Amino acid sequence: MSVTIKDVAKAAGVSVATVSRVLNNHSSVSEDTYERVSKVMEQLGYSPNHLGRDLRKSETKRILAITASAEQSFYSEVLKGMEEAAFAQGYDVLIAATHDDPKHEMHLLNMLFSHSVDGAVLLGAKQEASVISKLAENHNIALCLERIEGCNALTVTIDNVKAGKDAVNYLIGKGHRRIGLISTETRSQSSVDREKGYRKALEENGIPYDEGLIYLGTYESESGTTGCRYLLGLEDPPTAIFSISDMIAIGAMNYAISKGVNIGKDVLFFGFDNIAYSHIFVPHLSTVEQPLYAQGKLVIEKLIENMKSDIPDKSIYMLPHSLVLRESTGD
Amino acid sequence: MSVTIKDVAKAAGVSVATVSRVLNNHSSVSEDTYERVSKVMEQLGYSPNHLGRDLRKSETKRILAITASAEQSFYSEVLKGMEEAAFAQGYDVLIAATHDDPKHEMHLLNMLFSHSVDGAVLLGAKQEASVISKLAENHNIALCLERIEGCNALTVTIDNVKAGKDAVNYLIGKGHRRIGLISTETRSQSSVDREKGYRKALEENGIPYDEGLIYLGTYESESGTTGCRYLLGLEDPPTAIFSISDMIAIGAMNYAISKGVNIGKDVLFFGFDNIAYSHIFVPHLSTVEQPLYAQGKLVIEKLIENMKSDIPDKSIYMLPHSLVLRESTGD
DNA sequence: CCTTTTTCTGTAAACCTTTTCATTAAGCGC
DNA sequence: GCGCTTAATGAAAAGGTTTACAGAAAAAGG
Repeated sequence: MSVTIKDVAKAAGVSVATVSRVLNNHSSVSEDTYERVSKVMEQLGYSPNHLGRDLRKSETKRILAITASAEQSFYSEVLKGMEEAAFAQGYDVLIAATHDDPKHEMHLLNMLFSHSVDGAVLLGAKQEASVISKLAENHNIALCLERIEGCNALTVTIDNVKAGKDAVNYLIGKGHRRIGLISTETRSQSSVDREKGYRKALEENGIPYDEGLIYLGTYESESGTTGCRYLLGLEDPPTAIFSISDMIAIGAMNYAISKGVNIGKDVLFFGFDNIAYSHIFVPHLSTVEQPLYAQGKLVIEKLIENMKSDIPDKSIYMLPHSLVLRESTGD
Repeated sequence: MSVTIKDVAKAAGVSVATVSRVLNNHSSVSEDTYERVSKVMEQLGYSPNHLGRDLRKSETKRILAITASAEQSFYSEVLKGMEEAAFAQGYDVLIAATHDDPKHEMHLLNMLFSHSVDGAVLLGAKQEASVISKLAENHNIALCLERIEGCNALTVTIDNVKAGKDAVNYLIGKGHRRIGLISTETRSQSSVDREKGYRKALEENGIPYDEGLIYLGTYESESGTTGCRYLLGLEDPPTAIFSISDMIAIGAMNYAISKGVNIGKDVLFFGFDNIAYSHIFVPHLSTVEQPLYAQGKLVIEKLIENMKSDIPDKSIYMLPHSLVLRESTGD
């Protein structure tokens, strides 16, 4: 049996109310009793039971971050932004992984409904837009990194369409007109948006869209390898390849290297995300950098604002991205 | 205001006890009322408040995984093992990061003391052995991946001494006698143990220990690059290099490649961890693989056992590792 | 038809806090 | 020294659940 506030009260010869006041630094308690009660708490090794407190106050000061897969390295910077922003306001951030299972995602969301956390941030949600919209009506919920088309909920992300366009425009600016695209079968919103940016860039530059220059695979680097083999094996192969993620781009470059291609000269490569490895891997990869920390920070700040207000902000915030130019584009 | 068990009871014309029984699938409730109450819960959109339940039952069915840094990619497999083992027994695993701050680690451990979670697993604890030992007396706590010398608490890890020895023995077996070591300034137990294994292997093969062949840096890949530059710049440079992590080994290989070294022939490289990139990066890295998933699974199983028993198991479980041989050692 | 089980349901206490309200004692002004 | 404010404390309710216990009705047994 754990020691409770009652035990402390009895041992200190005061009421539980007074102990509670000491615990919460209420000004009304006399210095004398404050000392005495504090000492007793110390002696008994008392640690307040948060369940009692949380129930009484109907708040936990905890926010749940729900990540999609275990591909954590990518999230860590976002999570750091979230944690620091949350901690600054007295909140803790807990992380849980869905392992790409929508049912498990809903199971985790249940922590929100059951008052085990005060709010939840979905990093790459797997539910339908309508489902999230509905939940967002009664719960403090936010999306980060991945928006959901037509979803009415607080969202913090970047403009993936524009980012994709910028990357491809850069390749076009270097004089390339046959540009390959390696994306994913999985129709995640970010993939879709980046592809859209790819097409927009071509269109605006009067370059015909060629279905044959598109390869769809998985998020694994091996898929980049396969995609690159396919593209470079074409009759009229591309002279530049845009991949919707760095992992894929690195896999693609691996194939090119094995074929003796002069990367950055014969063929240009552009990635997306600016993961740590993109500047460890040689040749260094040109890529789109998105503000991960800033997104994490903002989503928490907005979410906490929502928790305090009764007219929730359901805006979509799009933070600015930037291009990082390295050897793979000959820079 | 949320709908409570009381509202359901009133709407269904039964007592709260009955509603609770429906909620918990008690056999004693008649089929008739079960149906009626269920329907009302559905209609009102009732979601039980876990805080009330947790308080009453004094258990949350949640386990906290405390990770050291944000270098998450490494943990993800362990966490997966933990989550699946936990879920199988009706527990959820929540993750929180200390960002290498011992104070914040203690702050997170407080979730355990305050009954917000039923148990905690530390993946690379930063506290003193005595502190953890003390806490383990009254709380359900476990260490995973990193043991702490002299700490009396449930631990699941691998035998890092033997693993280091095995790796270096393999290099020696290939006829090498000047073997460099790249490790970390940070005296983490795993680094210390792997170094110890390195020394043991030399010793058992009658190779003199040469202080000059040791480079201590950080966990970053750049540190491996620097270390390799130092080692290969020696008057009598090593012909094989053992790094205590893959990240470091990859950084080291990067330097070697830039110098035109024939990796796997002129100089052999051995890493540790078998991270995903170690077989993406070319040349593929030979490394020590530790059973990440299995460690996660086991630590949860043992921890849950401890939570149910009143004589806690404080053993140290060491799971078997294995060598993965690739191009970097000429295989 | 009466007794004894069995089945189902309700009452109320318990879990541990926080907080409102009331109360007592002390301090102050005159 | 009297009335009044202020400071410090306590008693008790509240928050949402689970569960031990008791009770009523129905079924079973004779």
